[in-house]
Order: sequence, then structure tokens, then C-alpha cells
Amino acid sequence: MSSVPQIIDSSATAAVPATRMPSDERRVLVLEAATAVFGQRGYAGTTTDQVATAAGVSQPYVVRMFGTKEKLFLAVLHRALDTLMAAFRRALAEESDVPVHSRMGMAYADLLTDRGLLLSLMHGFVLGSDPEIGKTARAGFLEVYLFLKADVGMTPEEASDFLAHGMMLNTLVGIRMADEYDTNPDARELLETAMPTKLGLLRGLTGPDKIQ
Amino acid sequence: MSSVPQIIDSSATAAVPATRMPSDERRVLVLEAATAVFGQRGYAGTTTDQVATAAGVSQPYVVRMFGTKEKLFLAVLHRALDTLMAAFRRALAEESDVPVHSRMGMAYADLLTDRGLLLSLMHGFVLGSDPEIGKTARAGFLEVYLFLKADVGMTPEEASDFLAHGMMLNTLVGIRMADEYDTNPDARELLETAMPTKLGLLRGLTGPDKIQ
DNA sequence: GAGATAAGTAATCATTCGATTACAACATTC
DNA sequence: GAATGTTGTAATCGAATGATTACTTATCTC
Repeated sequence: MSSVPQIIDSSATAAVPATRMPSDERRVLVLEAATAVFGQRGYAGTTTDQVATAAGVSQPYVVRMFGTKEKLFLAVLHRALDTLMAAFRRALAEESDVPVHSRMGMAYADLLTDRGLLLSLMHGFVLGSDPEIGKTARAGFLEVYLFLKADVGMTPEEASDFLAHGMMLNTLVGIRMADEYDTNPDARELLETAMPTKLGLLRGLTGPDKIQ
Repeated sequence: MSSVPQIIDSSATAAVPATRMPSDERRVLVLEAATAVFGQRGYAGTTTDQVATAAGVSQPYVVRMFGTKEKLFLAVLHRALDTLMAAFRRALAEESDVPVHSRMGMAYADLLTDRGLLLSLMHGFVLGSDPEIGKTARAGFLEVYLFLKADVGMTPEEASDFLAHGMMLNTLVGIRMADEYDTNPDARELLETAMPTKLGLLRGLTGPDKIQ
């Protein structure tokens, strides 16, 4: 009957983890989940618990895996930039009758299928005042610009215009203009003008994921 | 000697407010301060206390004046859109030898002097998933698109391209590319390509306000 | 100049959130 | 099959933050 001095807490039950997995694999899943959530809610608007839930793990695990929320966001940005550059390099190497500029544009639009990737980048771009995020964002943006000039062979004007249309696409996605496609003829015209080829891709992405 | 039941607290001293002012005027000051802070840190990344400090008033006053932080941000977005449309209408009405497209572009770039205005808009644009913010952002974006077509006389392609370059400018500002102008030749080339005329404006804005 | 109204603050509260700590259980190696 | 490292969780904590409450004081009106 004497109270056994249990070390700290006896009621620890530790719910069964979903499935065990090498940390490298889990890391990828968490990064993908984080990309989707950060893309939708932005850096400050996202909680580590939302990321954890989306990834199917516990909140402390997410934090321990990346150290801090900021480091997690930086990892998301780096993954996004790596994915982007890989897609561009693939499109450049590919043999095709399609002009290389168009191939680049299509490769960019195809990144829409990686949920939140372009929007996470965009959130990073508009947070340039943050020392760490800004550094990564500027370096990534310039890397793409240089690639377009040096590897693709664009002039500065062509590269700048290409990037401008990329920012436009990001904005149209972020603002969810496709939500108005069916009901607003102006939205429809704008979408069909700004992204004539890949509209189907964008429209397929809207609807089911209106999380908030 | 009997303890006088003071209502709740006797030590209220109420520091002297900076200066008294009609609430309409104060409202404008708070909106301008909020625009600057939201532009730099985004919606979720901004605290009502940061806005209050920037405006020189107390945090509760900011909240009571606008009801909630979200309503404050929506007011910032509406003010930004009103300012933008007014600038466009002025540029359109103005007599000049400069082609109307260029005048619109210059009017847009001139908005850089209203600190945080374009970036607050941009933060709103990428938060389209939020029900209230998204609604306002889409309506504002489409209002501009329609103005460019109906009043300025642009084709859908011209209007879309114009908006694309606007998004590019917003991004270059948000990412603080001008911070690298002096040290990175590629950043310099990109800035001079993307915004040849109004570069001075942008550069004048960097440096002193690296708040964080 | 008294009363009413408008403009403002200090104090404080309930939540939320990132981070830390203390464990638990599976897998690997010897 | 014990020791050990790896993968994971529950509980909890302190700081931050939006909002509320209770006052205070300047200004306007009659």
C-alpha cells in the first residue's frame, strides 16, 4: 500500500505508431506533407502539429527531426528548388520537336502536381526580409535565372519574361482563381489566357483540398 | 479603515497618449502602419502589437478599432486595391505622349513608395485558401484585369502579360533582390532587365528598413 | 462649467504553439 | 538473448499573442 515512488509518471501508454520506417524515408514523407501545408498556409501560418498530422506522425517527432520549424521550412525550400532544377534539366536534355522554351514552361507547370511545391517557394519569395529564408530564396531564384541564361540559352529579357510568367502562374494558383472557373467568365478567360495548355492540371487540383 | 471595495484595481495610471486625434485620422495612420508591417512579415507573421507600435498606439486600441486581426488585414487589402485602382485611373486620364501601357507600368511601379502596399497585396494573393482573404484577393485581382481590358483597352494577352510583370516586380521586391544589386552582377542584370526605369525607386527603399 | 462622448491606456486572461523531457518498443548485432 | 541503437509517443512547459475588461482623460455641447 505504500506509495511506490514511480519515477515520474505511470500512465505512459505510448499509442502504437502507425508503422515503423527508416528515418530517411520518414523524412521524405514529412517534407512532402510540410510542403503541402506550408504551401497552403504560409510559413508563419503553419503549425508543426499540422505538418505532423498531415505526415501521420507526432508533433515532437517533426520538431526533433528538423530541429526547428524554420529549419523545416528551409528544408522544404531546398527540396522544392532541387525538384524544380531537376525538372528543368530533364526538360532541357529531352529530345523533342517542341521548342525548348515551351518545354521549360511545361516542365514548370507540371510541378503543380507536387502539391504545395510552387506555393511554398512563393511564400519563401515574399519573406525575403527574414535573414535565413531570404538568403535561400534569393539564391534559388538567381540559380534558376542563371540556368535559363547559361544552359537554356535565353537572353536576359527572355529569362525575365519566363520568370514573370512563372510568378503569374504561382499567383493564380495561390489566389485559387480556378475556383471561379465555372462561375466567372472573366476568371475563365484570364486562366485560359495565362495558362492555355496546363489548365486541366490546375483544375484537377482544386476542390478536394479546401482544408480550412 | 474599512476596506473600501474598490471596483477592481486602484493602480490604473494610464500613461499619456502620444497625441489625441479624431478616430478617422488615426485609422488612416494605423492602416498605413499595418500595411508596412503586413507587407514585410505577412498576415500570420504579423502581431497586432507590432502594428500598434509602428502606429504609435496601444495594442488594444488597434484591435478594438478593427474588431479582429483578420478584419484589419482585409482593410489593408481594400485600401491597397483602392490606392492601386486610383493610381491606374489617374495614369489613364493623364495627357501624355507616353503610350498608355507604359504609363500603367510606371503608375504601378510608383506604388513602391507606399511602403508594403504591393507586398501586402502579394501576401493576400498567396493566401487564397483562406475564405475571407481569398474572396477579397480574387475580386481585387479580377477588378484590375477587367480594368486593363475594358478601360485601358488591352487584349486578354496584353492584360495577362502586364499582370505577369506586376507579379514579377512584387516578387523581386519581396525577395529583396535589390539587397544584392551592388555585390551580385547577376542580381543587378536581372533587376535592370525586369525593371529598367524604376530601379532607383526600389533601391532607395532598401537598407534602412531591415527591421528584423 | 457640468455632463456626455470620444479617444486612449494598463492589466490581464485564455489559447495556442514550438520546444523539451521522459519514456516505450522495435530492430540489429554480437 | 542481452545489449544497444533507432524510431517513435505522451505529457508538459514557458512564451507569445489576440482579445477583453476596467478605467482615465481630453474634448465637445448645452
